[in-house]
Amino acid sequence: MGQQSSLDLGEEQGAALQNTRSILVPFPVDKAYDYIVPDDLELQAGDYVTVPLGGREIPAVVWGDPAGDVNPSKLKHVVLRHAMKPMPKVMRDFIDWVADYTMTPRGFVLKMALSVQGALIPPKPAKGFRPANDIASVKLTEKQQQVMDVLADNTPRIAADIAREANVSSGVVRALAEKGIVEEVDIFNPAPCRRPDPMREGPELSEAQDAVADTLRDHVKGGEFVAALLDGVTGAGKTEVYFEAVAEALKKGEQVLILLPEIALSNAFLDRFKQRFGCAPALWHSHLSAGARKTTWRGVAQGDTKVVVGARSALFLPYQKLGLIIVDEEHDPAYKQEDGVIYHARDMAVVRAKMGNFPILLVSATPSLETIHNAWSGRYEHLHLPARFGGATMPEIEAIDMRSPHEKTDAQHFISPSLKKEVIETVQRGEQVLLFLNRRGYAPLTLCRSCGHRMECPRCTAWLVEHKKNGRLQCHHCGTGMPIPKHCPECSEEDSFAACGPGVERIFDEAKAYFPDANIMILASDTAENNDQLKAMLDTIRNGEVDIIIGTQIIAKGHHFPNLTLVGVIDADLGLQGGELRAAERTYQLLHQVAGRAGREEKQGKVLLQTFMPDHRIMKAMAEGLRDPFLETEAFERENAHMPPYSRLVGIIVSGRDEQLTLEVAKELGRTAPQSQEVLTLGPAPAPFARLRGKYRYRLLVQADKNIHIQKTIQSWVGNIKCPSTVRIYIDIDPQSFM
DNA sequence: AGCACGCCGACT
DNA sequence: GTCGGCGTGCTC
Repeated sequence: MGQQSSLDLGEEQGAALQNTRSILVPFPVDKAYDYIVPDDLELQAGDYVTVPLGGREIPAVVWGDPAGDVNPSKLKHVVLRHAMKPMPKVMRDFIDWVADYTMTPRGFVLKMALSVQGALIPPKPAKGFRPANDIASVKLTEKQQQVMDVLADNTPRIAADIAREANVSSGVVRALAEKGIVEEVDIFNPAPCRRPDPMREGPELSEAQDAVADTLRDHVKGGEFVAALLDGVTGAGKTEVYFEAVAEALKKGEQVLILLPEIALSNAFLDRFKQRFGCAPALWHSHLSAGARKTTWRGVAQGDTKVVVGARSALFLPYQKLGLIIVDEEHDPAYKQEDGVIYHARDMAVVRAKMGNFPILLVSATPSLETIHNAWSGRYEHLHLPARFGGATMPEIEAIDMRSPHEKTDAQHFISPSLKKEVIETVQRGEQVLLFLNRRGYAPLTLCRSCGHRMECPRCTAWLVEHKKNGRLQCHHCGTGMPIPKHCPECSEEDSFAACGPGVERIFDEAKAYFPDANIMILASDTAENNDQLKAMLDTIRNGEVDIIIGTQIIAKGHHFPNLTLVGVIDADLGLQGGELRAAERTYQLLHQVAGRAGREEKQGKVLLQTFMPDHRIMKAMAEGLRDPFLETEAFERENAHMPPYSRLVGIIVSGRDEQLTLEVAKELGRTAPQSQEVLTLGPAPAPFARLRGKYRYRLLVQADKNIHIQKTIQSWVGNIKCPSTVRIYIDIDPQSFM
């Protein structure tokens, strides 16, 4: 303390003359803080630094000129500048923009860009070995000779790798080092994807593909902002086409970001990339190891890493020279981040491209209504890719009318006679079947036969889902689980529980009974323990060891099984319940994607949709293969209801452990809510899951004209609400789901 | 995010 | 009388 005060005195006296800069710290503060720049330090905006904050030293970024609004005696010194290229201005502007748009503190958005622990500290080298310069002519043992053979290419590598390649233990390498026959060198993990080769021969493109590829090449050459929708069915070769745009950007020495929904980051995609560019892309997703994260982050920040293929968070990597973004499967709901900074990666990617003044390409077979609307209105260029001649044939799609007496299932069974017959025929032909049901577990609802009591989660307003696999009831919202009780908690009746409705486990039991000779496998997100196990299971399917796959949407994305010719959708109506704004759109997208699993290449596929609404426009659109009329109807309804993309929505969620307090804040928000010609506020109402993880939740929905500055309106409203800190108000600009 | 500050229950 | 629970608020 004494030391500190003498220091402070010095600072105070010289404060006016001190060189200060404003620096943004990766914490939930909106304001950049002023720091003193030591005399021996030269700082420019964007520099990565370490600064003291609240008794710790943390990474931060120089944001700009000092605000000078704080007592100079409080100012602390920048500790050091990291030896890295500064974060480019466009990236800093982007962070500011996202913070403003999503109404999140700036520092919180910066935190996404600095998401890697210790990324600013240069990696310490690994200990590697290579042959020593002057090798004394000593007689080597057989094992030692094997090691020297491996090292003959003079490429240093770590002991473990040498040992593996030479098929000896690492002790042999150590022994050689002691004798001075091999010498130790530092090995730095190189940044991934440093030299992808754009000049490699790609696969041959069809005339139609080449025409679209040419347009894209021109956009990249032009080097200006343009947003385009690449629209074409699965198998039309969209990936090959956009790889040409990637190649063009690489020729210009620019970095490229390919965004994918996490689940679609498949080996098949990586293989295609390697084939085209001769190396793997840098990957970015939530399961990366700490080491890989760090090397990739640094590679991207320094501009060494050229192509990143990643999930939504890859958008916030601090690219040094980004020149192209591709958003594949742009319609996928996984692009919406729902916690922390709430943002839509597809929309923010368009903003990023605009700010960086380079092209962006949105890719989908089933574009979101937002995107197709922009294409229709001419804001986005609309590029069509027809199905490839001789390539993909669309499967035959039929609805099975579950209301029909002919399709009556056995009691508590879910596979209709028609579907059953088709499954048998397909398996007999030696082909594979996918039975699709987007519901994990055995049964979504368990109730007491005696008193009707429903088994609900103690912390959420949600049913507990029975999982036979482990004999438990589980909440799919908070993860709470319990063994299936012996007695009803309400009426104490013994063994009185009835399972209601199907989950994949139940369809598995049913299929085993119906098709006793078939090999059947369940595939859901909780089936595989880890990624390797999942890969092994997918291989089993590909090898033809499985006849019938029973799967959730994990199977719908990115995987292709050439021998799969029949897809049976157990409940095509599932996604239509619940009255979500995008229910129809989402259901259509999912069904389309699942249908695409059936029959590609030479085999004709068939898709059967079990539905109680065979006349619903979705079933018709699917059966007739008419996407655009469906989208037009959907758009028409949205426009009439003054809903996005014809208006803007903002979700306000009030959440707290104390029900009364939470409700009071929600009511106060309702009382003071903006209501005008341009802004309509609905609510508060209990949120769809009124209790989630033990917290009570109320929701308000703001519906606004597109041309008003909604953030300003929200700020002057929500910002003036007295809110105890136990109650939190979440603002979700452009909510996608109303959960 | 951490860490300190602050106001109410079970110990030396 | 003090130790310590974690609610609350700040960090240049």
